[in-house]
Amino acid sequence: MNVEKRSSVVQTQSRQEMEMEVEVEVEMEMELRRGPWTVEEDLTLMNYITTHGEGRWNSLARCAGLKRTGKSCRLRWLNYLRPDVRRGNITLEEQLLILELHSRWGNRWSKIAQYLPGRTDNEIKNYWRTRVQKHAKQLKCDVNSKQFKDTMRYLWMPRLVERIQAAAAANTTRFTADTAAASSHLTLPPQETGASLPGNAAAIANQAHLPFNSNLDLTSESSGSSEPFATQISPLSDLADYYSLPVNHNGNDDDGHVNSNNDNNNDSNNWDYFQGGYSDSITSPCGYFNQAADFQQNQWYVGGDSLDSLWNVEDIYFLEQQMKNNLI
DNA sequence: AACGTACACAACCGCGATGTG
DNA sequence: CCACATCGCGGTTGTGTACGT
Repeated sequence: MNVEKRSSVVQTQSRQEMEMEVEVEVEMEMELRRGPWTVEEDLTLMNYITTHGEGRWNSLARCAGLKRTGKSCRLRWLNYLRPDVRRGNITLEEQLLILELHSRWGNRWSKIAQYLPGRTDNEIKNYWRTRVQKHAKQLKCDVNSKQFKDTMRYLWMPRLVERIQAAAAANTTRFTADTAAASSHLTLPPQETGASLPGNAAAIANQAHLPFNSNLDLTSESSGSSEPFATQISPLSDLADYYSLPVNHNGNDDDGHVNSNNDNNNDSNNWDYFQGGYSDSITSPCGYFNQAADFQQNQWYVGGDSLDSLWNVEDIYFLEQQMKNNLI
């Protein structure tokens, strides 16, 4: 660490100490409230923001008469009170997107959240920790291990895609009790699932309100626009388009680093399981997927609509194969 | 009914980055 | 350029609730 940096660190530390002291003083003076927000506090915050707008959270908290820190107000607004916050179960489509984006970017929750309209980084983070990490624990492997990531890539995600497509296909004919159980997007307007669309995926994306776009460059860290939906959503896009972005097939992203554009230069093996007939074309490192395809055909609609229903004994077998191949 | 446990989600904390006067 | 205030992110903890024993 050079002198400049060290000096900066020292300055930062002392500044943070001062901030903490100030916060403690303020807390003692104002008897700041902590913990769950009351309805009255929510109303006060909403009314104030409606009138005065958001930002300058510390002064906002004071001016609104809330005995909360600015930080707390900001968090409450962004994660709960904001009118465009979507609540409720994470849909299959959203699960798929989370898995995909997390495989690319790691724990960059706010970045991932940008691609799930209405979902907050906190919600996605909670989803990952409670659902995905739970399965990693059950499979007795590290959530960051190549084995676990391969299981996601070659088993869970293809299953999600299949279930989404199946549900969308069923959606174009009629609603059934089974479909309703397996699909979480049936509350969406039926006109958006019109059979005139060239494929199911566009409908899937529309139903999920996802930024479904063949031109969407998820790989770019410097696209020149901070707006994730700057590009137009094409109604003619299909799932193959959306997922044809170069995805490292060789596990080289397992270091958790954010990809640069250059990272994709060697990706001759794109994720072909999203290319329409993915279940035929996919080849997992150990050739397992093809063997398991028939089994999956019979299994992956069964159960609920969460990740919970997507893994079973074959995942453990898959992990074992992975471990053999990698001589672990 | 009482208790313990697991789970989901809300909220907080620490820290680096950024904005501003 | 500096000091300070504020923002925003990711990690962690707290809390309410459903479920099992």
